[in-house]
Amino acid sequence: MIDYSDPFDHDVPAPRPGGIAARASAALRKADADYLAGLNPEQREAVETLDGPLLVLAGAGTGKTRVLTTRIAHILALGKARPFEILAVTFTNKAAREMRERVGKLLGQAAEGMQWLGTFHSIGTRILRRHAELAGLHSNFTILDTDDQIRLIKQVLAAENIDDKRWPARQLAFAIDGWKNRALSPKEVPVGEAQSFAAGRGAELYAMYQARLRQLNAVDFGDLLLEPIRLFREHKDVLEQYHRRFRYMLVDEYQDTNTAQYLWLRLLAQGSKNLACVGDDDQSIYGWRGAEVENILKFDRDFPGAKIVRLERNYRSTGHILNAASHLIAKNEGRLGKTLRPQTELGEKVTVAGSWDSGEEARAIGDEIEALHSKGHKLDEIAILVRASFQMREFEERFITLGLNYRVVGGPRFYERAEIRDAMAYLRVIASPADALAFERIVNTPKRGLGDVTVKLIIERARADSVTLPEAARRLCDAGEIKAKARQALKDLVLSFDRWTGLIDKMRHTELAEMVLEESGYTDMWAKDRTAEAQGRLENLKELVRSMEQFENLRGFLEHVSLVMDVDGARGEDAVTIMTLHAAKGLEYDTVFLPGWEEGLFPHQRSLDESGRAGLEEERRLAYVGLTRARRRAKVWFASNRRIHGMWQSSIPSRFLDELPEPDVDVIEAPASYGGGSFGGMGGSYGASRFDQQKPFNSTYDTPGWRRAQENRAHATAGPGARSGGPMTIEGELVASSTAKSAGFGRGARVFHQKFGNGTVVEVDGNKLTVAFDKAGHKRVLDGFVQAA
DNA sequence: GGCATTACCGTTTTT
DNA sequence: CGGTAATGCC
Repeated sequence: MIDYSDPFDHDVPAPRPGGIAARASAALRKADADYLAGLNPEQREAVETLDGPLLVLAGAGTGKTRVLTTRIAHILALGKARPFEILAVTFTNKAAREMRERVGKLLGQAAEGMQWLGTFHSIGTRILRRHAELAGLHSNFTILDTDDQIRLIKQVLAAENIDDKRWPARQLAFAIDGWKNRALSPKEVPVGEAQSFAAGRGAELYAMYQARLRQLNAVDFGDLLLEPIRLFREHKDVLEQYHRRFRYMLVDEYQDTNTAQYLWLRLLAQGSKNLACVGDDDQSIYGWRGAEVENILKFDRDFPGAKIVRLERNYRSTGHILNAASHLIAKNEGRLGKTLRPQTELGEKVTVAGSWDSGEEARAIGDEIEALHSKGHKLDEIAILVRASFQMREFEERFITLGLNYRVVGGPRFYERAEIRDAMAYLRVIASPADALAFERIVNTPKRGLGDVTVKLIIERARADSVTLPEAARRLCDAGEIKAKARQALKDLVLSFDRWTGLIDKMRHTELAEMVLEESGYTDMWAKDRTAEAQGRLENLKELVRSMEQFENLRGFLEHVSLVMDVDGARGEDAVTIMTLHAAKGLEYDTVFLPGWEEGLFPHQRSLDESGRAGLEEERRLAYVGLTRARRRAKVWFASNRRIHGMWQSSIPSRFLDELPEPDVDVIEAPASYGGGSFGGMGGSYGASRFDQQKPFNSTYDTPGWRRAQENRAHATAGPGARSGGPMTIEGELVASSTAKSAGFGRGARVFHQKFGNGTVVEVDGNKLTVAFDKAGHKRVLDGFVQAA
């Protein structure tokens, strides 16, 4: 069992003389200067301002984590609080782990006493388990992940006879998530928003979903924050316990907090008022999943008397890179304003280079990396940061042909893989037979001849008798209400589960897991599978069992998995890292490649469409994050042709390129081999044109860039049609709209395409043409991209 | 109930 | 174009 009992419900004992806390404090007091000495004045101020609300605006690379960890050390060293009286929250497990590690380095064992260092969700879980009964739950409630959540919603929709074609469960899940992010209970959902799902039944369905969760003794991720908030509001005595408990509170990445997290913090901060938040409004890139930059912008209004400390000395990047990033981000309105000050030499300029298409972009970057590598640069110190994951593939393919080591960060997570989720479902049912969703998942995996019909019967029976699914299954078998062959299979399964459950305390959980996977026929299922990935899945299952070893028992492991959805991939060989810009936040590399800076991709069209100016600003912050990942070299690329959804589209350089400061940027002329010369003009005109109009724009919708993007999207204009000195890169021109007329090309028409040259139309499908190009073969293209030859 | 074919869709992602 | 989800057929 997990030990949920920290000294809480009773009064906390004073530090034992000679105990860990006391010893750590003494050691630190002695070493005083040691941990404060290395700090610059601002950092020191952030560490030493202990009482009252504090906002630390920490620009990229200014020593944010160091401030946080040193601050904790300082609190403990001064004896202001004991380790378990400090609340320290992060967003990700990775960040929490890192913080614990670094505090550990400063303090030794005292870091282990920090029971309240963790993610919002893990701390929320802890609180909720302790007071589960007040929320209508048992303390052993299960935490559903997104997958379970969707399946549950599907059931709710089915029960209400709502056509999940018209109203997909995913969409409702998304809406509920959004409401929970904003701490809205079903009753509080704004009428207009409830209206938007299933003819006004949104809020009603949300309420039903909540009711089902309670029936299942389950919560979703949102509840881990919402329920504690409700608890605090409705039970003053509970809130007061925590007020007494948390003498100091620290929050990392405050710019990423959503409304629920903000309310949660505000409730807790009413106690000691010693709330220190660290963040950077310029690195807020999660608005699309509910983060409210507003929270950081209004901090001093929410927490009166708040002190604000700015960390602006950047120790990471060289001058040109920082200047470029600062200049770019300065285009954003509504920011608190910081200027990153380089602490080293100017270094290399940021480079901007163009390529003919995405393939060439990958080739050119691959070549550059090889060149760096042969000059002795480590691949570990090189990263490619993309806006969208589909961009990764081209790089992977190229690197495979080059034989260049690479690693992709992100992608399908270990615990989200089907085989892992199946195995987990088995373990969940064993640990708690009441876990209905888990039972449903594996009742017929591997195939046992228990189809929809049987499962439906089980569910109905369970509901009628209010028993667990395994129990309902047993009753159905006994009553002989199902067909003979299904009955035998079901009986076997139920008996197996009984047996496994009985073994929980009798054997090691790792052995039990192996046994279950073996006896259930699950491993066999994959062993017999001859698809390419089956072998990997078996490997993953072994890995799962291995990862269980670090836990004392099954329950401890299950708790870990529901909250910690990542496994640290071993950092193996020297390799180039490929990842999204989002995933790169918080990381740094000597050399950073930033491909795909094209309108529509970056800034992403959807961001602009859905969130307008706010969306554009978030994209710009993403660009800022990208640039500031680089220590010594930032290399921006754009391609004039990119294949999206299987069709070639022309693109024009990102407006962000125009927002980089000329003195800090080198525009690389395309080598003659690239783009057959037609591209050289691009680089040239880019350099010549972009400073013509440097006025900051007021409304996004009213600028050349915006119109340009709109035009580009609407007509899929032939960007590269603007050859040397063409209108394409000149601000204020509507780009090549003349070629965009969707002319009715008929079958057999001779056409010319920028990338593929001349060809004959062989098929017409709306505005999509299939063209037999003389040289390039058959391709599908949008009619906007070709002209009559 | 299981498998094959077709329809659909296509940022970013943590917990 | 390529992956997944959902239908339809055996």
